[in-house]
Amino acid sequence: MGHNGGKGIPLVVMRRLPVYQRYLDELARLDIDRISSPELAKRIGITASQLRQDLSWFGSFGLQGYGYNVRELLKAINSIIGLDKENPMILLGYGNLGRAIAGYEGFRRRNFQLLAAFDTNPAVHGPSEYGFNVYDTNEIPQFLDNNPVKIGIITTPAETAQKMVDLLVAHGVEGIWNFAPVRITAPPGVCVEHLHLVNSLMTLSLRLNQKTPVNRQEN
Amino acid sequence: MGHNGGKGIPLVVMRRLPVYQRYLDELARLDIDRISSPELAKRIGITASQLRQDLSWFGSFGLQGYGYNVRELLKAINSIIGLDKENPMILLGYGNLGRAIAGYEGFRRRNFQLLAAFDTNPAVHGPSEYGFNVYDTNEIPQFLDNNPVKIGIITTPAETAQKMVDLLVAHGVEGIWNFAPVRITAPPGVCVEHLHLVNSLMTLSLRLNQKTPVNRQEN
DNA sequence: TAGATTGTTAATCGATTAACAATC
DNA sequence: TAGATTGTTAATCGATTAACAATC
Repeated sequence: MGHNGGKGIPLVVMRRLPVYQRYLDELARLDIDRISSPELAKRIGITASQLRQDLSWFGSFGLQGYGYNVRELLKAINSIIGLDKENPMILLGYGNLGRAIAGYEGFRRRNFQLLAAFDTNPAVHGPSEYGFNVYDTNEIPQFLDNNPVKIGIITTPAETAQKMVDLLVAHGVEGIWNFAPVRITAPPGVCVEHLHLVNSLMTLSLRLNQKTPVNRQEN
Repeated sequence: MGHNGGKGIPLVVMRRLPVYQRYLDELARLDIDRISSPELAKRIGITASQLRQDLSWFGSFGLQGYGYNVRELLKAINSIIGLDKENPMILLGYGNLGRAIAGYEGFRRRNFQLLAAFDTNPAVHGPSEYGFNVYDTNEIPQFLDNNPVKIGIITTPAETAQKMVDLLVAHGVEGIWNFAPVRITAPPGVCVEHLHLVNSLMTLSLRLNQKTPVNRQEN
């Protein structure tokens, strides 16, 4: 069974993989061919042990006495994360946050593709500046039935978030990226990733207040 | 010394406090007076032990045989986080993400106050729709010297992020909330809280890809 | 008082680090 | 081959959970 008793890959490990992806992507763009675990770990700010331990959850990607081929390891990690295939998404709520996400370069480059956005406000309906259309919320079911959406992004007000989740799940979406600062529930089999801006800001404030300073290297 | 050997409050604990704040705030607004640790923990999705253990890092807030007074505990946590005093902030980079942050209700309500935004683009200069002014980037030093800014929010492109951080730090800002997907460095004594959207989205994708589903209760 | 629930100490569990045999 | 560095096993460290005496 390996590692732990079949309990699956720890969430802490899964949260570090994207960090590795970003650094390797950077190295690849700098045309660096080769890197050892101590070198890469040092750049990231973790130990080499941790890096190798983390990778070992997914397989063997290095060569003794050599290290890792940057492009090969990046390719492997991309495949683990799922960046090697298209990840079609829709955006629920097309306010400022929705627009910020829509315009963010780093998603497109990693194969996350925004197919459409939905909003109740007719003023924002129609073609967006980012190449997709903004529809009325009541068109969500039909859209989902006709398009292979993997991820739904909730940038609606808190009040509507749960309703949106239910709708997405009812039409087969298994990944929810939730920005609404509210507890949402989803049936087993559906992944919900919360990103609450206010939690992050409060943590910063708390750290400031406790004077526990220095930029802790989390990612 | 208590707890651990003076190494300070663990970051995992500090990241849970904002979650407690949000739930208590909700209870307070529902006019619920009293709650026990098992009840509150259940709502949040953690164990009562963890909740009590976490709180004990900061003091004693309950009453044996009774539980916690919601308003008192909220007040205590607010004070620990620093929400009991004004937290003036400025925004560096006034694009979509900057606007999303500026318009977010949950900050203002928690005593985070946006004093101004700065951007290199003259088209966005002038009064914003949210009651603060948007200035040119070259006015940052003067502004910082004349205003008690605690937190600088980096929503600039990755290329300019480090320059902005250096500027903020040079003028006494000790809290940095960084949205630019780039490693930034700051001297000891400065807190940097990273929030990289793309990390979060990649984690969701990885979880989907590994079919490690169910909405893990992180907050 | 009896029942309930805290704050804290002790036990368990999991994650990180260290060490090293395997091997390129 | 000798030197380097992996993948993995074992040791340490820290965080979570359980248990319970203190006490409202």
